Amino acid sequence: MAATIYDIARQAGVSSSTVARVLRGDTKGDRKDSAERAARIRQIAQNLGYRPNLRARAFSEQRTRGVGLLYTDDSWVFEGVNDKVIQGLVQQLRKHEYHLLLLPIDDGGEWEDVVLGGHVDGCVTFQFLPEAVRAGIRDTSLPCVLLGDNSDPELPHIVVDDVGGAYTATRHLISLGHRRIGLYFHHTIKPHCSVPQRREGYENAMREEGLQPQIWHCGEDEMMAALIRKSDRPTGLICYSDLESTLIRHATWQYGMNIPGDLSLIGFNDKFATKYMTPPLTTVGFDANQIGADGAQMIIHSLNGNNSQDNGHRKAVTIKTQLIVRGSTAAPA
Amino acid sequence: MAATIYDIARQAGVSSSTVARVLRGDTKGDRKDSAERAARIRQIAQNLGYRPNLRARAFSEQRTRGVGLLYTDDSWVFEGVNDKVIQGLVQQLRKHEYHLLLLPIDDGGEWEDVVLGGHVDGCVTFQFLPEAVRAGIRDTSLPCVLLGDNSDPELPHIVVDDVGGAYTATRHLISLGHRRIGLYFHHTIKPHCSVPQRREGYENAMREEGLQPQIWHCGEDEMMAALIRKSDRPTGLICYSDLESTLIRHATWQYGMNIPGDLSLIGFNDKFATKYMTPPLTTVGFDANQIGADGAQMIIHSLNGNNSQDNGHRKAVTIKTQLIVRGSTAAPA
DNA sequence: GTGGCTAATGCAACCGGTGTCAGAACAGGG
DNA sequence: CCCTGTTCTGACACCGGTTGCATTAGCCAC
Repeated sequence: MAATIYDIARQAGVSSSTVARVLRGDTKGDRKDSAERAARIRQIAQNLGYRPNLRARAFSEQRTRGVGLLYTDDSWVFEGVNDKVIQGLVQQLRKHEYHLLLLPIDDGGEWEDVVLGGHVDGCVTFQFLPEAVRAGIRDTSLPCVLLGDNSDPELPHIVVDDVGGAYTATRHLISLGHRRIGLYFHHTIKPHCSVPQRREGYENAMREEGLQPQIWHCGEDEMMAALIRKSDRPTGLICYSDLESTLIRHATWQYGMNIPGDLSLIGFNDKFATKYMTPPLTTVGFDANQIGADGAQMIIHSLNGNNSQDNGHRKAVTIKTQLIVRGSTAAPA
Repeated sequence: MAATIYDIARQAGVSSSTVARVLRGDTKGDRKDSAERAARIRQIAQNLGYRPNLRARAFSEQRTRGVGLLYTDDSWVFEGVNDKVIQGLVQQLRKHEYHLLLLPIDDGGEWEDVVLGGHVDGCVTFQFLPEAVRAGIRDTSLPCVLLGDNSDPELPHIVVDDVGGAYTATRHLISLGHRRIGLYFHHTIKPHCSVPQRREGYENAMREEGLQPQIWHCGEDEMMAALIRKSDRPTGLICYSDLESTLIRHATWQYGMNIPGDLSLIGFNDKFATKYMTPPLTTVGFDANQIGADGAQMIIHSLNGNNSQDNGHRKAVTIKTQLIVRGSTAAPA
């Protein structure tokens, strides 16, 4: 149905390779008649509404210009700031004429068929990558970039400066005069990437001041139980993410606790809605879009042949964080 | 590098077509020697780590098993529930061994190369589809399903029951005793899909009671100016989406207004965070996952050859809404 | 006009599957 | 044992681009 280079070749009275070369722009076009011919070929192509068959091209070039995004259900791909990461990824990939495939890796091993079957030229993984998947990818030496996951130092990766972010957040509470500062992870958070790092930054800041770290990894009810104890309750709470902040702010509202009067609250991620919370949430932000954009750059770099020993190209990028002070933190009562 | 059916055929001493048939499971396997042969072929395939080359298969079968998701930046309007729609799509597509490609259609016409070049077998569009894109798709008669967009009755589509949702929300406020009820669209909302429908539902409910519709399409500052006027200010406000609710709730907090004491607020979409707002938001919810799942079903139906006259298969689906009453609505003071 | 150099062209192979079709292998009945 | 009908196999064309290589055509100088 659709026109092919052979249709054009027939109409133009030239060979298919000439058509192919003209249409790809491989022609130098120095000579007059050659330039005329090229113009005629292009004209015919346009008349026929020619459009290169990408399946044929992919087969011939042995690449699809597709990049797979591998993610598990754990890594809420579009929740919070993740949509920005993906937008950065997609936009940057596009500039280089690559596109993104969504490949969940939860249940069966079907992702393997797609990734290892050559339907993508490389892949980007999101947050948490099961060992089996990583092994499969390493076997094929398929270019792969890890986003928000530095669990494999061999592979290029992009992480947020979790240590620094948590450290700065903790120092902020300390400088406001807080002494009992907790760190809270919701019980649904798996102890993979970012968790030890944020914990480390928090503990560093606490230890510097000789303060006792208090870490919770539990449901919001249990956390609230600790927050309403009279004597030794934390007056400041660093949350693993804005999700915890949202839950805790809601629970404190139910208990009639005042933020920041009774508790200073800090989140992590600076997702869109946090600045409209009541009160607006103090949180640790970073440029999520940049994670995607840098990830795209990296994978494209690998795809362009530099997949083996890299010539000084950065293998790891750390996105810096910034404490965004809003209304949920204040000096303790 | 990777093993092909020819490698297997050579090792097994059979022809490539036999290998192909065995590996696809086309063999009946009645005869003994044939079954033995098949077993040996499968064994060799496994030893060689054979995996069908999907690029070759796509070329040969003239399809990729890929579905493109076409969206504009504007269509990030199911804001907060987009992730569910996409998850529903991806999960359902997967069950039929299809995968999803993210194809933004904002800037250049590059999406055409991918979609019309045959890199996807069909497409799903998100919320708002520029006319040029729709025309391009119709020309190629590529299967296409519209999500949250009924602007083209010729194409199968899935929409939310916006009319019913807005109607129910308005009736809820009326039944609480409100008489001055506004409808608010943020000025960044383009007047495309869902806007007239939600307006219609709202106006229907108001007219039934002989109440005067008051519609705002402006920034939050202007909206607030109307809400703090003493005499004729609305006591209830229906928001186009949870985004507006979030902005207005934040602004009322800054003005020291009480929700629901001074103003009853209703959102639309039931995005995750709304139930944790202070107070929890009354909103119109729907099963966003179902939108994606139904969309996937539809596009797969089209892809399976039933693209022309459909044999009684539904061309349009309306997802029903449900009013979720929480703490942001109450009787007027 | 011719030789030589270079740029453009055409031929054909290649990528790795799928699918058709002719013919071979086989079982059963006469 | 042969014939028939059915099953299974192998040869081969096909999908539509890309690309290496041999060949041809164009241009200039002598």
